[in-house]
Amino acid sequence: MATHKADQRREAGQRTKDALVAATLEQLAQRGREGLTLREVTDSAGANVAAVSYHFGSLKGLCDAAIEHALERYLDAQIQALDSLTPASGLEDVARAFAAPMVHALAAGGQELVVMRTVARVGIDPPRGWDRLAGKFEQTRRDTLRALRANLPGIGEPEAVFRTRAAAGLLNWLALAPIGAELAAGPAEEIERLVVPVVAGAFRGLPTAG
Amino acid sequence: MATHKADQRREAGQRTKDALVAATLEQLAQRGREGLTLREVTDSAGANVAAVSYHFGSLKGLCDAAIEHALERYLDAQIQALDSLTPASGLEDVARAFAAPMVHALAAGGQELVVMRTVARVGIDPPRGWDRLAGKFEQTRRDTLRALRANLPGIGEPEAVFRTRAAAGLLNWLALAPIGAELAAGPAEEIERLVVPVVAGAFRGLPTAG
DNA sequence: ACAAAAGTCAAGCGGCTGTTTGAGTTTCTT
DNA sequence: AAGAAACTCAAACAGCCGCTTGACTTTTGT
Repeated sequence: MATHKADQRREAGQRTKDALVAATLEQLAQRGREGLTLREVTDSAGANVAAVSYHFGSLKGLCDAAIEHALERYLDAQIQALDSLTPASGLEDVARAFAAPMVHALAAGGQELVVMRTVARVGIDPPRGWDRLAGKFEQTRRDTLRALRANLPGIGEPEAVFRTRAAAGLLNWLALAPIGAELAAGPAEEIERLVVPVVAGAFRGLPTAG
Repeated sequence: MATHKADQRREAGQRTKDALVAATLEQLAQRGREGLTLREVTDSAGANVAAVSYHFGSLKGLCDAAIEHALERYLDAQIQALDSLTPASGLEDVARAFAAPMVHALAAGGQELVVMRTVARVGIDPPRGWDRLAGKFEQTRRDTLRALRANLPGIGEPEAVFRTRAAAGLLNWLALAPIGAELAAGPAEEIERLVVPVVAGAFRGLPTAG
């Protein structure tokens, strides 16, 4: 018969796995993939070094699992934010929705910010073969591009793609650089008031003069 | 008497130092400070491991020297580009001057791009005590802010500071992320055509609607 | 009741890390 | 010519790295 009682042993194992992933994300957000250290992760997670090999095969396996966890949370938030857009949404609405997950993470701090920092670091040094999330990434890119081009009819596709990625890079920079830490000290409204106009301005660009 | 003949011995030492700094910058740009490895640097520079201790005291000393070298080159280029601005310069001129060093580095590749990548990485994970360059940094910030506020009279100082730093972050992101590598494949005019309007747009922002 | 399975743990493995040492060579000074 | 100074080098150092092992406890299945 199946498990009519709670699998206490397996649950404990899952708790260890979660603690390892959380500790890995924290270190990943702080120092990047090169700065990752097995013993620091296990100490921070309150686990034995062998637990990593047992649950994830290797430190790289744990690292990949943590990154995938972060990417999934990020992409879900991004997709949900973009879902609020309608064909009538203006450029500022697009920018606000596009920046919403980062603004929220900066204001909230904690795990949410750790996730964004990790995603940003992955955006700089991409790991091999994250094909599993490629579909979701395509969706966010497609949604943003459509909303953007609806508000900028005169723009070409390469320009729209570049501006989307540049705006994403700007937001990622806020997560990583000291400026983001200064920003995060204030309330969410203040962050949004500063960030959204800049993202919207980057979207719209400045028509070449002369 | 002073050295009437060339100090061959000292010159050789200087060549070793330069080679070590160059090799360090390359690895620094590629993998960041955490990914730095003594033997990879020395091998790449064609030097002995002891040369690092001899010339720089430690690997950290070499790393600091390389970062300082990169920061100096970056700041000089930035200051020179901003020097071309006049009180009559429009927002696009400011953006073009502000982005010029990065555009040039992306188009040129090689050591110039390595320098920009290193500077960008330092912008994310700042080392302790870079007081020696603080003055030059202040100068670039002051110049940019003045030119910016001359073109955006309605903007407050915190907003101007944020937009300057956000635009700098956007450019740094181009140096580090894959999008920059794709960009770098094209000619300089194409890079500038894409980048400058976005930087200018980020400077100008989008006035809050409604 | 009794294996089998799941998870944890201390100890130890080879390998790579940054650094030091002392001898060696070459150049400069006097 | 003789010594000082500048520089290079192979070898070794302790320490940390990721990973494995084998014994151990606890839970699950029959």
